[in-house]
Amino acid sequence: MHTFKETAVTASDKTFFQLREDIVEGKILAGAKLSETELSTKYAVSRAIIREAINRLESSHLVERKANVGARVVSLTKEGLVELYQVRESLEGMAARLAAKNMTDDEVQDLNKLLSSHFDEVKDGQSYYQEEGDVDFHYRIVLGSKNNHLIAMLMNGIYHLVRMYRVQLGMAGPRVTTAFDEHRHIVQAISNRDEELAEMLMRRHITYSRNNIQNKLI
Amino acid sequence: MHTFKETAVTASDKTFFQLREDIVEGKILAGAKLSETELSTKYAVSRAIIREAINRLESSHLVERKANVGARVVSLTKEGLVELYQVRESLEGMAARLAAKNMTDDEVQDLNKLLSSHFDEVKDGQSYYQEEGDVDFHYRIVLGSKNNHLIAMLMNGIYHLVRMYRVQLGMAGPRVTTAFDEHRHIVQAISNRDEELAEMLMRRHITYSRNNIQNKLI
DNA sequence: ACCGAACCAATTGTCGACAATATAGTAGTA
DNA sequence: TACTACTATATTGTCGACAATTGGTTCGGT
Repeated sequence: MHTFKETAVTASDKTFFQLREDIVEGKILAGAKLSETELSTKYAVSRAIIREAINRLESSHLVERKANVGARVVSLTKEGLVELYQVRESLEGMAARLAAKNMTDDEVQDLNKLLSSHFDEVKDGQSYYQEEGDVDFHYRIVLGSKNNHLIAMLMNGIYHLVRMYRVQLGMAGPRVTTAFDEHRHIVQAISNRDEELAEMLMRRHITYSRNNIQNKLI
Repeated sequence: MHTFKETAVTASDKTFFQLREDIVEGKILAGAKLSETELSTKYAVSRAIIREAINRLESSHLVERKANVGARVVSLTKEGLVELYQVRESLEGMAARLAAKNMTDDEVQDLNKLLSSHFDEVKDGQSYYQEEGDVDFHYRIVLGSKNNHLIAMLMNGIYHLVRMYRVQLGMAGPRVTTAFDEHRHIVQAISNRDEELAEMLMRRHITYSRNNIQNKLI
């Protein structure tokens, strides 16, 4: 389960989540215009609700808005991907460092369990690991940092955009086993409470991961 | 001049900027409740405008909102400060690295000029340097990274919160000259296009800066 | 044919009113 | 007195209508 606690109560929240999913999953195309009136009939809510959702999406860097003109879904470019992964490298590197420092022993143990369950799946050739498992792994470490700013930035913003790139470019292929090894080393560093190494390995891991996607865009 | 391009056209924008300033500068206290009706009379705009402004402030981590209850200005805590500076260290470190890589020669030259103008001020004992000058320096480097995600995160979000801490805790005292030396070394690394060193020095610089403020909160 | 100005339709920005929800206060009972 | 259920009030959530702005289109002039 990679969905987060996001307690959606209000209609505005629900519309926001729905709209975000539709954008990330490509049901609304990258670069498309977001007409407020159109969306308000489509999702059966008032324009105010749509407006609020679009504002939130803008804060998440999933749409761009110009005053008195309107909003468009961001378009996926090679430069955008590079910039996104540079930020990710920076933030997740810090997350790994902090996780090595702040995770409880129990959490570290759970992380090791997660890793070995992934090992079993990789061994059996389950492709399930690829998306769901990778996401779980990264989430676990980010949450382990115990830094709420970091958590919010990655969970509410960056990761959705990352997923948008992954989904719409067709996600990575044969990187599973090598990524698994990288995960293993990161967990090792965290288990040893080696902050510097954890950060360095995570940064490398994300750089590799970027190279893997980047080729699809050239 | 440390104000950014922020072309405010719409009334919603203006209200947002005004409200943000009032919060950062402490005219609205940390932890205070933000009543929509009250603010709408105070700023002479409709509740919808206030609502939009509050939403944006929430995205900037200046305000926390609970559904059906309301919004409060964030409160300034020691933990919050530490978390904020951890993120800043991570992002600005990356910014320095990218600036060393992506700044044009002209931009590097301008940065050196800025530094020597600061030197003159420090020599003359102008306390002006402290806030305005420091901000200029950091902005210059962040913009030099040419990474729009990075720029947006720092300029629209983190820096305002940083300033809020600085203003409301009374800003640093005798750190001017030592901070100047740190700036000098960072500029040197950028001039040499030494990405790794630039990142490392910037991270240290921010850590020192945090220690300086942190003592005020204990 | 080309350029500019004045209109026009469509979209966004703003507003006030109504509905739904939470909090505080009151009354009632054990 | 302490606790619960209920009610009243104030605040937020949602909506539809009106105002303002944009971009395109048409028309006229050179």
